[in-house]
This record gives sequence, C-alpha cells and structure tokens, in this order.
Amino acid sequence: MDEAAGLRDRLVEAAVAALRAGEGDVSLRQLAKGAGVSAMAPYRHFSDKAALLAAVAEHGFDLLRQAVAGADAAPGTDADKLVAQGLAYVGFARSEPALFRQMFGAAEACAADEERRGAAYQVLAKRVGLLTRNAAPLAPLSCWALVHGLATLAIDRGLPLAEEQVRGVVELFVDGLAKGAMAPAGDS
Amino acid sequence: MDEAAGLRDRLVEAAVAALRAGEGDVSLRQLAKGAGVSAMAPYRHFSDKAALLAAVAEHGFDLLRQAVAGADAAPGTDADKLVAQGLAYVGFARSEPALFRQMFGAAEACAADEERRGAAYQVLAKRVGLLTRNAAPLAPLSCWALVHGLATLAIDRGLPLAEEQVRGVVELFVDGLAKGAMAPAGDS
DNA sequence: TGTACATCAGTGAACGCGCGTTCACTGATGTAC
DNA sequence: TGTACATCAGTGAACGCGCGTTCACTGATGTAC
Repeated sequence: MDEAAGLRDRLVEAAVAALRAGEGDVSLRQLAKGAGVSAMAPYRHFSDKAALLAAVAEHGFDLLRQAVAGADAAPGTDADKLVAQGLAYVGFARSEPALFRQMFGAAEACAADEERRGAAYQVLAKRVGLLTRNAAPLAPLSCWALVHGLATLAIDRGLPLAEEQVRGVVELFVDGLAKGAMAPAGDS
Repeated sequence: MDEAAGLRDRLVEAAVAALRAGEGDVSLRQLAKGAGVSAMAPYRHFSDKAALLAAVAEHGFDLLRQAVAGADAAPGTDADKLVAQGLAYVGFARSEPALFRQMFGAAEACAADEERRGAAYQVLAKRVGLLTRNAAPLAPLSCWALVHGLATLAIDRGLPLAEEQVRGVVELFVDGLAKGAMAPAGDS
C-alpha cells in the first residue's frame, strides 16, 4: 500500500481493491482497516459513507475515460478507433465489474460523478461524430447504449459472453454507422 | 393485500412492492412484516434470504417476458413488432427500476433465473430472426444489448433519457437491421 | 528564542440499531386404525 | 365414532454480529508575538 499517499486517496484505493476482491458491499470500517487506519479516520476526509462512495465512483469514471481515450488514440480509421473504444469500454467493465456496478448502479448521482461520466462519454461521442459526419444525431447515444448494454450483460448474472461475440457486435454496429445506417434519411 | 393467496406468493409480492417503494435493500424482516406475518414465517417457504430474492428475480423475468411478448403481439410488420418490443423492454425497466436491478444486478444467477431470462430473450431473438431472415447471427444479441443498455442508462444515475430519444434509437437500429446493416457481408 | 495558543490528523471506546438466523414452541388440520 | 399420532404453518423470544456514527481524547505540527 502507498503509505506515503494522503489518506483520502488511500481510502479510495482501498475501496477499489475491496470491490475488486469482494462481493460488492464495502463497509467503512473494512475500508479504514484496509487503509491501515482506525475506523473513525475516514470522517476526517469524508462527511459520511455516501461521500466516500461518490469519490470512488468519480475515480472509476476517470479510469473509464482513460481506458476509452487510450483506445481512441490507437492508429487506424475513425471506425477502427471507435471499435477499439467499444472493446475498451466492455473490457473495463469485465476487469472491474464491482467498480463498474458501483459507478452506474446507484439511483442518483452527485454532480461530480455526472461530470466525470460526461467526460468519458464525450470521448466516444466525438469519434462517433467524426465517423458519421454528424449526420446521425442519435448515433452517439446508440453507440453508448450498445456498449453499455454489452458490458452490463457481460458482468451481470454471469452471462457467458465470448470475446469474439463482443467484438463482432461492436464491429458490425460501427460498420453500420459508417454506412449511414443510423442516419434518419436513408442516403447511403 | 391478497390475504387468501399462499404466503410464498405474498412474500414475493411484498418484495416487489418494497422494491417499488424503497431504496433497493430489502430485509427479510420487513418483507415478512409486509406480508403480515412473523419474521420467521418466510423460512417455511424459502431456505434463506437468497432463495427468496431468486424467486423475486424469477417473477420479474416473467413480467418482463410478458411485457415483451405483449408488445410483440401488436399489429404491424416485423420491424414494428421489434420496435414495440424494445420500447416495452425499456418501459419495463423504467416502471420497475429496482426490480430490474434486482433481476440483473446480482453477480451470479441460479438455474431457474437463467431459464426465465432465456425465455424473455427468445421472444426478442425470434422476431429479430424473422426480420433479418437469419442472415445476421449477431443481430439478436446486438438488439438485446442495445435495449438493455438503454434501459440501464435510463434508470441508473438518473440519466435524463427522453422517451423520444429511446424511440428514435430503437427505430433507427431496427431500420438498420431491416436493411441488412448487421449482416456480415454487405449485401443490401 | 521562548511561550502560548490554534489547527490538524488520527485514536479508541462506546452507542444504538437492524439484520439473518437459531431454537423450542403452539395450535390447527389430516389420517390410520 | 373415537383415539392416537404425524404433519404442517406460523409464533415469539433470543442470539451474535457488523454496521455507521457519536464522543471526548491525544499528540504532532504550525504560527503569532
């Protein structure tokens, strides 16, 4: 553990680690223990448990944005980049399922969480816009829904979704986008 | 409350009602209270809490299948029916968000749950097959992912997803399917 | 340089609570002979 | 028809536990004068 880092970051890190290892419900006490600190120490940095979990979600959205942005930086056409983004999105969910659930699974979000989520979405929306030349206003949302649905189905209830299925779905969808299939008027 | 019904069904019904009204975490004791019975009575019908929640999920998948199948029975073309299914799927999630999360939000499913989920999926897969003439093997999964993603995004973290956006995305996707956009080879 | 005080980060014991589950039980309803 | 017994559905008190949070506290580290 990063002893030198501030307790705030260590707690968020401990929460991510607990989510990675555990069953989904993290307790403040265990987190404090994981950070090597007394049960009350977290209250120095967070007003209550919900505030800490919001910070965890924030951090998760940062990681997601980085993963997607990193995939977008790969060489290739707009379509290639978009496929890579989709795979990165699903890959992130699969590598951190409990964190992913924590990020999206709450009934309401705080403002900071919404902002980070928006930042991750913008990376995808921008590339979709380039690919479709902004001729398909609903394309970014559709793309997000598709990869989010794949990600969610893949990690929930253990649906055995093979890597090649995920890739195939994303590639075919992006091909369809490139061909103008999501444009309102059917001008290929 | 349906006093005459068996306690088992009443407990499942109480759980659905609690999910509808509450914040997501239902306790066995509250459920028993909601069914007008002592805290120990549920153990006559379920081995433990997890078994009851599995029964709740089963019931939820039944409702989802009914909603989707009902939409499929509406008059119109294959494309019309498929659009109606998609809207029904998202509509179900929006009308019963906590139940929907309960159904899909667990890390692993029991066999009975998987079977019911499969039954709901078959309704959708069949119509997709008719629409695409089975030329697009990944189309059913893609369609499921799209509507599931829309549903999940709509109920989680309060993403303000307008009804017309949902409809637009589903319609455009189904149009694309009908045009063969999801077929591996691009023969329109 | 020394003193007095304020701020900060974390401690540790204790609280009240709701939880899932155990246990031994009660009364009502079959059912065999 | 009566008796004896088994089964069933639900009761109610009690258990141990882990939780989020409170409270008063302890040292260490600035900082003003």
